Amino acid sequence: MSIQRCCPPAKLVKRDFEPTAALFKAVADPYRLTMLATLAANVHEVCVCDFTDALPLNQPTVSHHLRVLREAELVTFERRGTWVYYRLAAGALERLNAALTAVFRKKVHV
Amino acid sequence: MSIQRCCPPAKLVKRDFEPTAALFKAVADPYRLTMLATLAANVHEVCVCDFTDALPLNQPTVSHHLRVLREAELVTFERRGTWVYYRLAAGALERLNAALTAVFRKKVHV
DNA sequence: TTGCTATATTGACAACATTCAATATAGTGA
DNA sequence: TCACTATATTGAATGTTGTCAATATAGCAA
Repeated sequence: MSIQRCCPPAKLVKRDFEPTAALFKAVADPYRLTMLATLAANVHEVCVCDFTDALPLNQPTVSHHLRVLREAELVTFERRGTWVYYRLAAGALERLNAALTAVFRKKVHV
Repeated sequence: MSIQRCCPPAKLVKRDFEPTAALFKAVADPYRLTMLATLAANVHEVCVCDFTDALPLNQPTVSHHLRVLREAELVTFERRGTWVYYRLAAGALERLNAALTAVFRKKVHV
């Protein structure tokens, strides 16, 4: 007869996850993951032309994906002559790991 | 006069990153991150009603986001009476960490 | 300068994701 | 059974993302 409640209401974590979501969005595409894995595997830089040659994507699409990675600050680039070379940004993996850890961190004090 | 090449062509990493991208897509939304963080902070389960109460989303939208997390196997759920309780899936964080590590792994042999 | 090449940007379109209203399902209790 | 509540699903509208053709930019070389 009294109002039913399923349980003591759980406190929602209330934080701004927009930046974290944006970071994960940047890695939520198979071609961008291919690019990141290639940059990680080739310790030195990779030329854009290698991506346009090897991926089944047109040049503007490759350029678009590289821009997404740039804007997420996961990669850096350098032009040398006609060519542009991309590298993993310092701490790219660490930023992603830290983002995961922050999301999944257990509450310290109840 | 000879054909110009920027560099010895870098070998693209050629792996199927679709499943990994799908996993990151599941966490690439601020409300789903809020849900995961809440599940991680509340060691025990969280009732769906807590999400519908506290998030600025309609009930079907909450249900949709929970389904995305379920389909990514990041959460599990259990119905008890009228209420449904969600938990973090065992190894959810570990799967995400492993995915990151696999993407960023350096090549062992050249 | 002109012509060539590598990469970036713009604009359009299709595919996909998010949201909500309406409805369906599954449980409780009388 | 009926009435009620919690959650899920469907379907439609809107918003976002991925893709490509066309064009722009930036550099090299003659």
